[in-house]
Amino acid sequence: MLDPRLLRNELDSVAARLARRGYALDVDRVRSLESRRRELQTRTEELRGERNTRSKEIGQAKSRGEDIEPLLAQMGDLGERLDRANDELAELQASFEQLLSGIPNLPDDSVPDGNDEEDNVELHRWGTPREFDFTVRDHTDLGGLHGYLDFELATKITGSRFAVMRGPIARLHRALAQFMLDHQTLEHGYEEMLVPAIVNRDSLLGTGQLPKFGDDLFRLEGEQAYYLIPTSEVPLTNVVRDEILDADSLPMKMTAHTSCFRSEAGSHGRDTRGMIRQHQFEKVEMVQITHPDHSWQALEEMRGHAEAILQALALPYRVVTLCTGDMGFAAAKTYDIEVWLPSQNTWREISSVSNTTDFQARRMHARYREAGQKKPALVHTLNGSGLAVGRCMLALMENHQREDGSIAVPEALRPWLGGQEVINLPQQGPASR
RNA sequence: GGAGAGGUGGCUGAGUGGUCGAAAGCGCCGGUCUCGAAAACCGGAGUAGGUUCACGCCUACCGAGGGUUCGAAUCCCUCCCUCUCCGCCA
Repeated sequence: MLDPRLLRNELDSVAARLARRGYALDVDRVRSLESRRRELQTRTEELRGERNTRSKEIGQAKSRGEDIEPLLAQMGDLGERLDRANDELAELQASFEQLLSGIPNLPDDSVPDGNDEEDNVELHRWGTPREFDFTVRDHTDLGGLHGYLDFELATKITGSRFAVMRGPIARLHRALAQFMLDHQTLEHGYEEMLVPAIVNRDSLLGTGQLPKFGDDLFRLEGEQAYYLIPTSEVPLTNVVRDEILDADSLPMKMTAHTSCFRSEAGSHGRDTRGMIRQHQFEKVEMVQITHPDHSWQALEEMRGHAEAILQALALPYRVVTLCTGDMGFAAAKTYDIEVWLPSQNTWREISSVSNTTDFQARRMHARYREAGQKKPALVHTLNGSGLAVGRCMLALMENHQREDGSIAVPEALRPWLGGQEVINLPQQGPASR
């Protein structure tokens, strides 16, 4: 949510900045809603004040044993007028609230202009894509050929866009998740968290998935408005919802490994092969709650924390700065980290790191107080994948595959695999069923 | 799932439908005393919105949302959450 004061005092400049990301703000509507609200609110509060004063007088008269009938008669239709003004104001506020909650964050000045991913700007590359002297197999062939990565089985059990992993592949996946968690906690100072994978509506409103993007979510049936998390950014960031933190406790750095669930509405036919795009996938997420003065520095650090994983796994990648048109709703600036996929001969997103400045914090009422200061102020919130486990695993399989179909384990990962240097996928696997 | 008890300021905890934004204690901040500290004493202190050049004034908030009333922390309804006992369960 944007600062309503900004909308009031710098409406045209806000509209111009939103236009950079392709959002057309209805300036006239904002202006008229705002002026009507101000007028109505003043009137309503005056009426309420009058009612309170008179009611108090009635109480005092009564305690003196006087007749209150004349005072009651004087109230006249005050109550009705107040009710009417109140209803009107509530309606107006609801409209304003709805408008406000649908406005995306302002892009930072450093974000390049653009419409879509074509216009993203490459920041740097790390590593060199490997030259293969044999025919490269993609991860479905490597793992799936013998049933260690089984999409048909998942389709039977559930439906499309799910995967079953078996044996060495399941273990590799687990090892990667643990490696990432240990790396982010031990090397980069994040606190490990284990959080609910089901959240309520308020949490999703706080991080900005609702009210606009409900179609991307799985909602549970039942009386409660419960949803499966699309990312653990939601539970992690909402840790500080409705809190006033001590300035000393900042930055808060949290990480969690969870499953993530996305309906992928609107992406029918995209990435149907393999496990690039699934309804359920695992992710290690990093979230930072920072002092507003430090969030931009934290964004750069957090990008480094994501990159460190790929470097340790010897996976070539590039970092791009998302252009205004490609950024998420809550982000002021986002870096995507894209790993090299030999089978597709291209870069694919494996991490996304964003500074949402005070956008989520305002929605969540997440604040901090400087020691000795009276006024609490909004914190800044950042989130980033550190990393998407499934995509990381398939990148590892493809980049480190060997001619015989086995997979070389990068040295940094070996401790999580009992020292194993190579993953062999036995020919007599589950495929023989 | 059944039965019961509760949700009040940073915490504990009072609160006959009528100056209750709310007693008291603890904690916190400032001051007096002290070389300094502790103790003691005095004082201050919630969050948000509106309005004012400003002192200030006004409004809302006692789990959430409705209702009754001239007036609701207090009465009624719905929901959420916590605790105790029973049942079930990893």
